[in-house]
Amino acid sequence: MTVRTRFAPSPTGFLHIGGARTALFSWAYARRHGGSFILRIEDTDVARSTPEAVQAILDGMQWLGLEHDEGPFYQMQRMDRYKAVIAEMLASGSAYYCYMSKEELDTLRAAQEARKEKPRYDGRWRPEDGKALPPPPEGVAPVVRFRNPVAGAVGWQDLVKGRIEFANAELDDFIIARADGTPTYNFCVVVDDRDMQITHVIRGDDHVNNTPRQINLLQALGAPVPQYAHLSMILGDDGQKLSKRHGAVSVMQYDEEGYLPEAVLNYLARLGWSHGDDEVFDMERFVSWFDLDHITASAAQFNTEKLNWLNAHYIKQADPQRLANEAGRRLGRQQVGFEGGPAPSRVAALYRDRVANLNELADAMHPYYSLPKPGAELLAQHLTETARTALAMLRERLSDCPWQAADLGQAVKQTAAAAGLKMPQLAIPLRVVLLGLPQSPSIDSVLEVLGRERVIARLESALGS
RNA sequence: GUCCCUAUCGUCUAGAGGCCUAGGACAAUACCCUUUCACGGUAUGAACCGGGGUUCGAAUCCCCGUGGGGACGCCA
Repeated sequence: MTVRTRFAPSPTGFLHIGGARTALFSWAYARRHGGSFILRIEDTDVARSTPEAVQAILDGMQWLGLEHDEGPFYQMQRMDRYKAVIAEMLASGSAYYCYMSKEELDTLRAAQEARKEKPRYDGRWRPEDGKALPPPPEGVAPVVRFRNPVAGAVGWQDLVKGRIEFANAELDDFIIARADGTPTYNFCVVVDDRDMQITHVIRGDDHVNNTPRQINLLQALGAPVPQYAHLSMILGDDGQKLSKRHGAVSVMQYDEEGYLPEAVLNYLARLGWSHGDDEVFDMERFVSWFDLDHITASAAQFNTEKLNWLNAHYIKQADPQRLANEAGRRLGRQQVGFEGGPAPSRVAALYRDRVANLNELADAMHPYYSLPKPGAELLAQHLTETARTALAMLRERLSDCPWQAADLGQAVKQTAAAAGLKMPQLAIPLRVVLLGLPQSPSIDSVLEVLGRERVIARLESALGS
């Protein structure tokens, strides 16, 4: 049997980090076993689903590189199929019409809660042998409920959490079709998982309570029951649960904040899953290692600092040209272009092991492509008379110096010595003049990359000569 | 309230009864490297929620408690 997994988000918002990890694990499991990964959009909540959210989810998946093999399937386009199954169930007696109004239900639930009972439907419209049902009220559109077994228990061997079992007495007859005829979540999932021949349902922890209902439904339909793996949730950096109001951000936000997708992927893979002591690995290796046995059963707290570390690691390894392109994309938003400046990939190479994200890289590259404007305080502190004298000497020396880091380093050192200064006493003013900053990579490589013309122009402009 | 899940350093985790005086990573601290700032290197501190069992032996198995989380929708 070939493995078939699915990621089934509802398009009511962006793809957040928890959803991304669920997608990653489903994707990896399918890849690991040479199976198929299916994308299904669960948009039956017409009031809250939006096309923008669908696009946001697609964008997020694409940015991460989680490609699906089938789909995206949209549940709203499968209405006829759901309605046909509901009709079958009504005919076979595994589902029935319920004429209870929302108000009556609310009253029932309130009374149950007042008695400290678990709120649930009381089965008043459920047909039983020898039970007299009231006549259907006039003008009330009924919902359709699933006739859940009353006795025994329903359970499964969860691939993450082990054996889980629920007493059927805990489950009530849930609604499978609303009064307007549209099917509900638990029902659509079951029909789709069956029709799409899903073998492994990998989803969030919050669905554990839906699973027994779905299994009962599957069995009523005579369908095979897939394997289930429930992933525990991801908590925010502060240990609080993630929600729209608190801490949950779109994966695309990570792009904006300068993270590389491979860093986010690697971080997510390690959050709740492990392979011994391995921390840094690419997706190819992840897929070859991935299994459900090493997923943690308890919730995990998101740690931005570790993500930052991984991001810095991947930036150090990244191709300078790619980094330059990413920085260029960002600088472009600030109306800064690479035209007329030093080779972007050389500048990126100078900074790639000094920055933790792409925004920092863009900031670092900025002064290479537009004249820096050091603040008055910085100038006053570093451009002292002695410094200016030494810089003037250096300017002379640089006009005929071979333009190679080693020679340039020598030139700076010798100038400092000739002026009676320590190396930093010349190098730092030089940095301020060239880049507008007191720190930079080694001064010889900065000179080399910036180029003779620009260096001399910036020196002369600073010295007012 | 009821049901379900869960519990190792601050954080992510290794650990499938003896390999554990509990390992790795991030973070922290110290030192080294160094023309600055970073990077990098080395070292240090830091944990098995509590109580009962089972066993020659328990971080690992069982029970109870406690903490945390989820669910109880004509949302998904």
